[in-house]
Amino acid sequence: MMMTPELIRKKLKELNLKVTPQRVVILKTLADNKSHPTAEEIYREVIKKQPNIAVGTVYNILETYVNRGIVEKISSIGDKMRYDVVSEDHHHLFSKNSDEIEDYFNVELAGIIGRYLEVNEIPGFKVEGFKLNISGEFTKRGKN
Amino acid sequence: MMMTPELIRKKLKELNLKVTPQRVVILKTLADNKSHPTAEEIYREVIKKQPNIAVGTVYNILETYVNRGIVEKISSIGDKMRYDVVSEDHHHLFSKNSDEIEDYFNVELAGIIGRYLEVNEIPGFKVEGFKLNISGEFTKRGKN
DNA sequence: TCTTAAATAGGAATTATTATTATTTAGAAT
DNA sequence: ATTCTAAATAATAATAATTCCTATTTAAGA
Repeated sequence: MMMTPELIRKKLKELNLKVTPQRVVILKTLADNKSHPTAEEIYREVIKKQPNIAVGTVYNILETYVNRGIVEKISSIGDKMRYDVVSEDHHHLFSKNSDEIEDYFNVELAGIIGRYLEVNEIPGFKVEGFKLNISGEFTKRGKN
Repeated sequence: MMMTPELIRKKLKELNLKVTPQRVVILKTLADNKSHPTAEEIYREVIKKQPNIAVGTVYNILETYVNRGIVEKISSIGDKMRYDVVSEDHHHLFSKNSDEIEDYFNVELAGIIGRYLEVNEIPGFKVEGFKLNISGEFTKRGKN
């Protein structure tokens, strides 16, 4: 689903967050950029459109978005935080050779796992969600 | 499988790594500590047994172990790196309320997912492995 | 148009991790 | 047991990612 500035403004209003140009551009940049970027990568992209934005502002806005459920931090081998817009339930494909990460949508597989975990309860643990991190090699370049 | 210092020394020799007291104690600490600790947590634990160890040494040894396949970094919401001894294939349970992470062994579920991914190839991607990150609440305290 | 709480810019501080260099040491060779 | 040396470590500085602080700006309600 295409995240237009209008939709972003609407969403921010729904959440009682002031609609600032910085907030709009950060969320749009993240929505348009499916590479699960770090804060620094988002900053470098955003600064092209907003030369005065401060890196602290980027971190602050991302943290606000995470707290409000618009954005999530994705779990990866953690030397830097990476971000993703919250969208339909999905998983991730991680390249073993690079930092590339792609979304992986598979409702069927998610259903299989979800049902399995419902039927086979984990002792001492109440399941509330899961993410499948699949690692391997990207064989076709998306850029070709 | 209990990781004794003897087994650790054996493993290091197999990999042509010098057997130093620091290396032994770090691997033992990690093997005895199933909490998927950060480097800082490992350092705080190890320094009780080796008061002169340097934090740089801990990072260095962990990196060596990761490179050699003895230890892996686990993927989590990445503000700090977390480590785990490589053992039988397993997944992780993440607490939504705390930093607690526990191992989750389930050969059956892993088999289901593995077979699904074999049968249903992901276009442009060659699967080599996967980890299931399950989040929720720990309802029974392991410490009780 | 005015007001003000919220947000941002700018930059300092903190923290996690890596790099550098001098010194120590594991272990092979004798 | 001793010697030698490449590998490893200690100590500390440097770097990078992230957070914090404060003065200023601004979104939006009145």
